[in-house]
Amino acid sequence: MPERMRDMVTIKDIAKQIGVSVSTVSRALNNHPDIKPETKREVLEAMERLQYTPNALARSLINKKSYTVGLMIPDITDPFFAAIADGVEEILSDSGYQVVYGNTTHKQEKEIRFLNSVIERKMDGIIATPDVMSEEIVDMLERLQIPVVLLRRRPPEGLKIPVVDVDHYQGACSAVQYLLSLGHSRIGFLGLPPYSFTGQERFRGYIDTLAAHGLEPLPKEPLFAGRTIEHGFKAMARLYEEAPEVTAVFAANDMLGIGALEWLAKNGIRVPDRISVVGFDNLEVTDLHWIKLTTISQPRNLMGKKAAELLLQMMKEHVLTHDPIFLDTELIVRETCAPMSRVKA
Amino acid sequence: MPERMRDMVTIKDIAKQIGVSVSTVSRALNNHPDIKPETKREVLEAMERLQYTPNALARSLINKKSYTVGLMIPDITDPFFAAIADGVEEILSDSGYQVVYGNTTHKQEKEIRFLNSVIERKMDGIIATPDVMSEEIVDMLERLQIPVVLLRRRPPEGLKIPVVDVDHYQGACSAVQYLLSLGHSRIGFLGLPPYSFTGQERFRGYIDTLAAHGLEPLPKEPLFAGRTIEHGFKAMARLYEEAPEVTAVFAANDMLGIGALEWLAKNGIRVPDRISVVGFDNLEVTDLHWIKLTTISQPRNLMGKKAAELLLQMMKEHVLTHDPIFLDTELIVRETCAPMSRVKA
DNA sequence: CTGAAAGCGCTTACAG
DNA sequence: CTGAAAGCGCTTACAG
Repeated sequence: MPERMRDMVTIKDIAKQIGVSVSTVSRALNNHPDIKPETKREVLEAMERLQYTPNALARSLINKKSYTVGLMIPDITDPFFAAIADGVEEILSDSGYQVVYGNTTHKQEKEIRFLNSVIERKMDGIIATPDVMSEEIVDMLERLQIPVVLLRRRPPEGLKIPVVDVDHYQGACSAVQYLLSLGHSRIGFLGLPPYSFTGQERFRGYIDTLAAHGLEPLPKEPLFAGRTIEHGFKAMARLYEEAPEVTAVFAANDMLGIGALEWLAKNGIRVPDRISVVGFDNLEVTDLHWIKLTTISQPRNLMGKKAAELLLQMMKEHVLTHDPIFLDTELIVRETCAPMSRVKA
Repeated sequence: MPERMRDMVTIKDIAKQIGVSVSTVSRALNNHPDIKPETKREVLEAMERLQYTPNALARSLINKKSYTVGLMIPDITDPFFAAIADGVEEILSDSGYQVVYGNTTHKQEKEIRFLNSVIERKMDGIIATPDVMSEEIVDMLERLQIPVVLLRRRPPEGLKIPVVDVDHYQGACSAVQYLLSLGHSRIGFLGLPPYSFTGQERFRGYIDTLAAHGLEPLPKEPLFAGRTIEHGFKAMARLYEEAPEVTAVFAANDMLGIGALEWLAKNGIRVPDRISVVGFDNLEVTDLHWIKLTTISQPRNLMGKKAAELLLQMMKEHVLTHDPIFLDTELIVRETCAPMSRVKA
């Protein structure tokens, strides 16, 4: 009898081939102990011969486990999330999971669509960075009834969704602390947009550390500039205009820091001879010869890994909650800061 | 009767709720015409009430269509592939597909695992950039029996897998052409590793364009340096040593170009006053204030989109082959090139 | 150790 | 227009 061309070979085909039942074939496939070693060998050989590949859809349907995990991120093009995705994928794929990613481009509509997909496809868990923790999103996350780990976001009051993130507050404190240790006291701030949670945390770190030393912020009215180089450029201009006495600036992210560096370079203000600059994020570019920005590094890839490990653990233990994990930041000293003693006014 | 807690609600549950058969429920779900409008309304309402979500696994099992597509890339952390992934995702998700991504970190073992997963999960198609087109990978790609589109790779002789890529040769030609039009004739080359296909193409573009104008390459023995800034740095040193008469260099990628810029800056050789530099790729960093590298831009996001559109079309038409698509590059003029007339030796 | 049967959640002829 | 039945490819008690 001629084999049907190119049709998927199933458990049934291989059963027929060697004259056993599908139950037996299934047992061989699943390493079930109740099977004679020789039978098993025969089955496995037949599978090899017919190039059998199990149908994961059918298996998942019965086992109620899809070995599939969702990764919802706002922008895969952001090196930050790319590194996280990389870490997530590394851990998860080693445990046999497939990661399905939802690139939401900061649109809630896409987030909702993705979460629906997570439900429909019976994914086993999800790692998510919603663009904003809106009520609708939080609702859906709850209704999922599968392990969720939040990345760089906080669950709303009362909801115990575990989160993996860096301690932005501490990171900012250590940046400012470093400037202080260099003898600076007139330290300016270039901030992220006011609605940004990480921006708020980093600002808190700045303001609290200054306050602890009896110092005032510069300018008085904090500059919540944005997140791009251009924002940094313009904000630096304003900062210098409003507070020319400034000798150091803490930029809430590297892009702002680079923008500041650009403005300073264009205006002939030397770094670090006249003004020191510290960034936050440790983007690749900060190590460029022309930039060499001193900054705060976040273990991005590790964050992804930790999130994946946490999810794995939750899936294994069938729990929906867990303690948050906060990772340490690290000060990366490069060439944009000088001690106050060397500053020429 | 108390509802079972938290158990998945199925088509059966909703059928019971309003006293119809599952067939009817299914018909409502699938917008089948053979159903009384009122019945349909009732069913839909019940679905809403019970928060029903269809089980995609069950549907796929029957329909033999999973609305799932694989995206196999060597490194999601490479901005290049991130941009491609973004484009792919945008198009595919708009058509209701979920993209499952396989980040292979340049390891064939991971590629094989991913391709197996593609088979097991009955994905409908795949967009792939194998790290190397080895026989084993090509074999698997063929056996898939689903539409495949290759990204930045060429199918082996005789195999008609469609590819989407940029015309590297043309791009290189236009870069060198530009330098020629500026009056340069002693044009150096900083190359990718010799085994790199794109590297070979870009080299061909360089050498052919020179030859067409009766010019010789510099140095005589081409420098196949690598792909990093450091490689570019060292290669530029060698190039200058071996051919100090050089007035322009074409770097086969931006990283090499930046490395060259770095070496030139450190050695007080002014760009573009003394030496002009052209890169290839148009990475974000090339637009940085300190760099402003003139380069060849590849439409990365568009490549992803085109690949996705092509795959969509192939899936729709149930074909396994198609003509390749080559996208145009674009010369991005910034500040690292000057006309020969302004060069001070 | 093995097989027949029921079932996972859904779809689709087929009869009515 | 509607329902009963068979079936997608697999797993898992249950009986032998």
